[in-house]
Order: sequence, then structure tokens, then C-alpha cells
Amino acid sequence: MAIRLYNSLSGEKEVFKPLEPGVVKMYSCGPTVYNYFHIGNARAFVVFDMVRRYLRYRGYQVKFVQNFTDVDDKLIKRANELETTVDQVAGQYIDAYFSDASALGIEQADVHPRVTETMNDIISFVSGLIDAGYAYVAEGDVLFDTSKFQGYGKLSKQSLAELQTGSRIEVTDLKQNATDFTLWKTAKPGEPWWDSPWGRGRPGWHIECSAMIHKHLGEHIDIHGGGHDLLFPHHENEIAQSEALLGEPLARYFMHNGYININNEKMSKSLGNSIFVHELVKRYDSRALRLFLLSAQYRSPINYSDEVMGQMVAAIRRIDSCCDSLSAKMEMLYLPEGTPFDSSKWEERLVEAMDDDMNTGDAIGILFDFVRDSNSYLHEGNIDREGLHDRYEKLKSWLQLFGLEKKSSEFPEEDVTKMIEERAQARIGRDFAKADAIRAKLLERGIHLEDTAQGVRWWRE
RNA sequence: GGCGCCAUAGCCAAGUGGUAAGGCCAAGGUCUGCAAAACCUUCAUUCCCCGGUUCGAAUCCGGGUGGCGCCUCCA
Repeated sequence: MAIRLYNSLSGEKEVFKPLEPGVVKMYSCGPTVYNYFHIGNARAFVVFDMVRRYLRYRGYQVKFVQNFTDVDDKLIKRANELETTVDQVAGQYIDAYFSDASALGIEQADVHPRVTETMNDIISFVSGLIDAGYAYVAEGDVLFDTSKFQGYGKLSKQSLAELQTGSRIEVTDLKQNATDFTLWKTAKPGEPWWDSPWGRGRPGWHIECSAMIHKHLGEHIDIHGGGHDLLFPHHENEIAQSEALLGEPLARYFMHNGYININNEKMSKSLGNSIFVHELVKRYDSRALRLFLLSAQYRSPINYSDEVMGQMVAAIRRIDSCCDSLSAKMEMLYLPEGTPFDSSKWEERLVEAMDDDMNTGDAIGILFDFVRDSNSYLHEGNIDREGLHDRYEKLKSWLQLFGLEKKSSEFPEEDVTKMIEERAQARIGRDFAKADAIRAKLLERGIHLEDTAQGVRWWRE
């Protein structure tokens, strides 16, 4: 069985075969750190985190790089608004990225390069393009000459002629063709700058990724990812830069995730409906948000709403409940040892779903099938230690694969424990009025109690 | 104008030629001091519409209709 991935280059699902057997080099476009990231950004981060986890799950050694754009127009604008420096703004939102991403179960990449730390490599990349005849200098700016690169448009499947006629790109006097794009930009007064052979300035947007990929992963990589909106022009331009200088291919597979709508509307600044993960993780169990982001296959558009989030919270509770029940039963004394549980059929189903272009919608369906099956097993009562253990381990390994494992940081507060104990005593004395009063009191604080054969279980909303 | 995507129940979502997974919601039942959780049962004769191919189509082909994205910073 082989993994198949939809490759934006071909527009088809292709059998995944890395350049070097067993090793995957992967790059995904990270955030411009001028603000907290919103759920649209989050989808891309979660999707490629999931891709990375699954490739590892299937035995690949994955080297994953995701950048931070820490100098650009938006950052400069933001720094001016706040009357502070670009460095300060970038630093603040990089910290915020790591904390919000971690809440979403997104693992850190192997390298998180920053533009400001890659300046020498960017400058020599641009120099190389000029020397090779693919770029020209115009009044301190450096531009890529799209007419010189034969493959321009192969990712977006646009011909140069069409792009130029339909173009809304700002045509300046500096550009030889409307589709030419900036590699290096002269600094205006008050803007951050770096010395270069073309004067003081800073990199254009696209060049950083080409330079970073080259620096950290080499001349060719296996997977390049990002949101669908990056397909053109960003990734098209990266291909042009990298392949002009280094030869084909920049990446063997380009993967693009779909959009998120908010209440069936496009999320956009002008509608003022952007939703930031930084705020959302305060309202919901962050695993519910991650589950939402993985609930559909990554290329489908998904729609965010409070109703859907409510469904996700319920779904997470169903998983936790199954996990808790399995582990609670294992604590029982006098369990027969039994025989190992054969989970290979389940595993086959999951792998088949995920191998098919990371079909998390299907895979999560299978996860819930397994939850139901495990609950039935528990319900029948004919349980044994091996059966419980093996099911528990299977469930755990799947939750880890999806990044949905429960964090064990929730310790009961002392007074909660005390009240639960008090209620247990009341129940033993058959003082149900008192027991129910305590339960109601805890519920007001969002704490739900469940009486089980193994004692009281509780969870927080 | 060019390139591309999508349409499956109240909500979400799998299913790409063999007769509709799964989750949430809802109804009935079992269990429970009562709840909750869990389990069992029920919940789309039907997959936007119209043609066609086929023994057979949600799935393939043609034509509609309705949404959407990119071509400008953008996940």
C-alpha cells in the first residue's frame, strides 16, 4: 500500500515517493507575525502538522521547516501604529504563535527560520539570479524577469499572456513585464534595511521561502505546503526563483489546503469576522477546534459556526469518555488476563483512509467506529486485561496521530474534591437531597459528575 | 476574459460503477436512588436538476442550475 497525495502541480492524486527513500523533506509557509493568527492560518498549520505526523506514523523520517516572515510591509505598518520597532512586534507575535500553536497540538517544526536571520542567503540567492540572467536591477530594486523562465505558470496553469491581460498587478515603470515580481526592495526613509550589492533594502515576499528551503532542506524537497491562496502568485514565484537557479524541481508535491468560512461567509478583514485562535482557545477545549479543522478532508472548504463547535465539543467528550472507561476498567482487581485483541483490521481501515490523500474525514469516522466498538465491548461485560489494554493502546496511538490526546494537566481543585467526597458520603447515607444539592452546585461551576461502578468521574465544561 | 473547485439527512461529513460510513441533534428502550455516561432500536428508497452510457450510477459522459476560490496582501 502506498500513500497517495493530490499534487497541485499535476492536478491529480499521485503515489507519494520521496526523493530519498524513507526520508521526507517538507516545507510549509508560516505566518507573517504582525498579529495573532486566525483560524484560517490555523487550518494550514494543523493540516501540515497532521501530514507530518502521519508520514512519521508510516515510518518516514520527516524533516519539517516552517518560516516566520518577520519583516514586511504589514509589520512595518503595525510597528508604526504602535510606535515601536518591527523587531518588537515580530518577537511578541512569534511568542504568541508558539503558545497558541501548542494549545492546538501543533508540534514545533525542526527549524523555524526567520527572514532576518536568512539575509545573507537571500542576498546571494538574488545575486545568483541576476548572474544567471533571470533578474534585473532597476533603481535599487531587483526584479525577476518572468519572460526568461520557461515554466512560469505551470503550477497555477496560467499562460503568461493570460496573466498579463487579466492582470490587476500594479504595473510600475520599473517592470519589464506586468508579471515580473520584486526580489529586493529599496528601503524608504524610516524603514528597516540591510546592506546589499543594490543598496540598502529588504527582500521581496517570495524570495525568503526559496532561500530558506535551499538553506535548510537543500536544492529539492518532497512536499511544499500552504493555503490554497498561496498557490498563485507565491508558490508560482518560488518555483520560478528556485528552479531558475537550481534546476527542477523545487518540490515534487505541492499541497494546498482549502478555506474556512465563518457562518457561510468568507472570512475577511473588511467583514470584520476574523476569528483568532488566541481568543478561541479561551472559549473551547482546543482539541475541539483541532477536531473541527480535521473534520473534513484538507482540500474541502469548511464552515465555522458556534453550532459546529458545539458538536465538536460533544464529540471530544465522547472520545474522552471511552478512554476513561477503558482505563478505569483496567484498574479493576481480579480481571482475567485474556488474549490479545487483534486490531489489525482497524488499523488497515485507518491507514487506507489516510493513505488516500490524508482523508481525515474518513479516518475520524473510523476512529468513532472504534470508539463505539470499544464501548460495546465494555458494555457486554465480558472483558479481560489484554482486551482492555490493547484497545486502550490503539485508541491512544490514534489520538496521538491526530494530536487529540487529552492533556493531563487538569488537576481537581481541593474544594471540588472535598465536595465530591461529601456527596459520596451523603449518598452512602441515602441523603439524596443533599447529594443532589452538591451536584447542582458543582454544575453551576461547569463541573459535571458521573456516578460509575468505579466511583465518581467528573469533567469540566 | 483566463484558470480551478464544490453541490450527500435538521447540522457536519465519508463514500468515485454494485445498491447510502461516522459524529452532533431528535424519539423510544436498558442500566441508575435520580441524573449523567454507555449500550440497543429508530432517524436519506435516496445523493441539486435534465438527458445519456451500463445488467447496474451519488459515483462515468453531456447539458443545465446554484454556490465558491485564484488571477492584488492573504491560510
